[in-house]
Formats: sequence, C-alpha cells, structure tokens
Amino acid sequence: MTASFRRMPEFDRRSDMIEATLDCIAEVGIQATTVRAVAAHAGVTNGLIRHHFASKDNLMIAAYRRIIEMMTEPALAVLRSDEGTPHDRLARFVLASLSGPVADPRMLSLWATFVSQIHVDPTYSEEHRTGYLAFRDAIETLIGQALAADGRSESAEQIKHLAIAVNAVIDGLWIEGGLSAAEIDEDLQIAIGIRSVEALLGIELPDVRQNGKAS
Amino acid sequence: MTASFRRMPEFDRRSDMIEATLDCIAEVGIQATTVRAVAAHAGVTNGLIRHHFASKDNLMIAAYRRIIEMMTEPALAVLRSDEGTPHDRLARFVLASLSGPVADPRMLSLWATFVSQIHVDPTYSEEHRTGYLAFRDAIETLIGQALAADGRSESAEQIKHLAIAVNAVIDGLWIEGGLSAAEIDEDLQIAIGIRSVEALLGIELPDVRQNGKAS
DNA sequence: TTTGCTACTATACACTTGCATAATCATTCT
DNA sequence: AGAATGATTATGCAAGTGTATAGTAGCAAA
Repeated sequence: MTASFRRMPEFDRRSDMIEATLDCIAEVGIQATTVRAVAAHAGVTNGLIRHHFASKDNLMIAAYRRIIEMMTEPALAVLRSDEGTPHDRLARFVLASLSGPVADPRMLSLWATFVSQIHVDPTYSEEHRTGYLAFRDAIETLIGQALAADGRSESAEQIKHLAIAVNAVIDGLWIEGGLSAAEIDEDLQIAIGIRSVEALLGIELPDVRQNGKAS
Repeated sequence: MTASFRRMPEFDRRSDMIEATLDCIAEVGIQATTVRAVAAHAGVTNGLIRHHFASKDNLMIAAYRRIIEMMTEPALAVLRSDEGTPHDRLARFVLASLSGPVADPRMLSLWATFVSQIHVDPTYSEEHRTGYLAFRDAIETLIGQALAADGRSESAEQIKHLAIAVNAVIDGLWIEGGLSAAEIDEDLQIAIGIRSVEALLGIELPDVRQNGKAS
C-alpha cells in the first residue's frame, strides 16, 4: 500500500529538507542526523531525500550554506543599505550580529557542527572561507567609513587589524551568548558589544537598540 | 590465534585511547570516529576500549575533559603563579591563550566537535560549564588586579562586563586563528590580542612575547 | 613453578546506516 | 481523455555500528 502524498515545487521540498536537517542536527546532533531521521522530521520517506539531493553529503553541504546565509545575512544587509551615518551602520551591524535569529543558541550548535567538519572535508572549508571573508570585509569597510567620518586616517593595514579585533569581539560574544544561553541577558550582551567596539576603535556609537532602521 | 601484546598500566592505556580518540576526531571527524577506528589508531582491539571505558560515551566524555584541560591549563597556570605584576600576568594570560598547543588549528576542530554536542547531551553541558566558568573567573580576577594596580575603582559588575568582553576577544581571535590557519601570522594575532585588551580596559600591557616568564 | 588475576584478543550478534531499485501516484501536456 | 513525466513511496541490501561474551596470555605473588 502506498500512502497518498502531495506534490510540492522542487524549491519548497528542498528547503523543507534542509530545514529538517538543521533541526535534526540542532536537536540530536550530527551523529543521530541520519537520512531516515531527517526524512521523518520532514514528513517524507528517506528515498525522497536521495531523489532531491544526490547524496547525504550534498544535503549536508546545502544545510551548511543555509546556515552561513542565516548567520551573515542580517549583518550584511546593514552593509548593503546605505541608510544612516557610518557610525549608525556600524552600530547596527553589531546589533544585527548579536540579536534576532542569529543569537539563537541553536545557531551556535549548528555552526559548531559544521566548523568541526572544516578540517575534515575540504568542501566545507571552501564554503566557510567565502562566508567568512565576506563578513570580515564588511566590518573592514564599515570601520574604514566610520573612522574616515571622524577625520581619522588609519592605514589600510591598521584598519584590517582593527577589523580582525572587532570581528573577534563579535564572534566571541556571540559564542558566549550561545553557550551561556538564558544565563546572560541579550540586551547586556549587545551593550557590551557596542561598548567594546567603541573602546577598540576609539569612537562613539549611537544607540540603535530595537528600532532596526532608525534614521 | 591470538597476537601477542604488552600489558600496560591502567592510566597509560586510558591516556593512549583518549589521545587516539582526539586524533580520530580531528582527522576524520566525529562521524568516522568509531570504536574500531579509535582502537586501530591506538593499536589495540575494539574490545579493549570497552574494557577500560564502560561505553563509547564514557570515552567521548573523557576526551572532552582532556580537551578542556589542554585548552585552559596554560592560561590558568598564569593565574596560579604569583610571579610578575598584574599587568604582566594579564599579558601572559592572553599570550598563553593564543599560542602554543592551544593555538593549534586541530584544537579548534576538537573544541567545535564537543561544543556541537553541548545542547544535545547534558553531560557535555556540565563539563563545559565547569571549564568555562574557571576561565572567565580567571580573567575577572586578573582584570580586577590590573585595574586596582592602576588605581582605578571599577565596580564588581563593571569588571565582570569587562571580563566578558576580554574573554570574547580572546575566544574570537583564537577561533579566527584556528580557522584561517597559516593565513594569519600567530605573532600578529597575539599583538592584536594584547592591543585589544589594552583598548578594552584602557591600560597598558608590557611586552611578554616568547619569554614566558620574563620579569 | 604454579596459581590467580585481569588486561587483552577474537568473534559474533542485533541493529543502524547510506544507498539502490522497482512500483505507484499526482500532475501536466497534447 | 490519454499518455508522458517525474515526484514519491515501499522495500531490500551490503557494509558498518556499538556492545556482549568467551577465551587467551602477560604478569605478579606464592
């Protein structure tokens, strides 16, 4: 007997499965994230996964791409938008990196899972590189603009070093938040982030909390 | 036919297997780190692992404990030693966290592997908490002493927030170093770390590079 | 040397794994 | 309506999984 089923557009089904994969990894870990477990989570049979993704590896890579996108998108959106002063945008960049879905502890589990694969499978390594460089370039650009607006004239290399430091604080706070979970207040975390960036760069940032696109 | 073997003291064999487990995880990932793979790496049969560790889970937990120890020991050693000024010790703490075996990219893979398990298995969660708190308390203590030495009088809460920020920079730089591997110079990484801590705390740190126990 | 202990090996078992294959059923095109 | 297409299910397989169990052999004590 064959159970009845609904047909779905290619794209939606793929997304469903990728999302189910992420759910599985976050909930039961990569070891228990089998093709069957993902299928069950997505409400389909395991055979279907192989139909849409040639192999489990492909599914995992697709899931990794999705995670990178979810983690960097909010912050990169700030870079793309030309609204606000450089200081404003820098503050919103920090805010975007430490709040919302990005700050979800679940995201840390997923990120850690894939990071642990980077030195194992070169495919992950490549995916990581792309996302990482985009993120740090964004910080570098924003820092450069903010410093320029203050009439400062750091060298390109100095700016790069500052970007590394700022990137590190953001990453570190993000991890700390994801690991300590409910223990640390998200608002406090953000406040520390803003204050740290101010200290690192020697600038003052406006308060951009909550209202994502304040003018 | 039974192959010949050497008997070893309980402790050494356990250490061997834990080390083999870490090697496996770093080289082939947690998925391929099977009991048999670990046994092969340690040069014993799989049955022996179960003899020394009741289950694979126990082996993994033991491996996690080992990693935590390897990662925090050098820095905590700085805290324990009473040599040098507070500023000196703070600088050496940063140095210890970003150099030597701790900075080995392999360490990042291992760390990420276990972090990805924290939200899955509460056992890992507990192990993590212990190590993490010890580390951040150490930073808090060192910062408090350094600020006091400069005649500053931050509140306990302010110091805690600064510790969170400093911890974040160190963690972030450590990760950045582990992921970018040979791309970033370790000395530069350390220099950025020291400079960042100086900026975050508004203090000046001595140069303690290479000579771990300079006066 | 003999005895006892247990670290250690060898083997097997039940179960899970990713993947393959063939049969179905929903949809679309003519 | 009828045929073609391909998304979807059902089922099976070979390899690999953690673990259990029985036997072997190194080593210490007598």
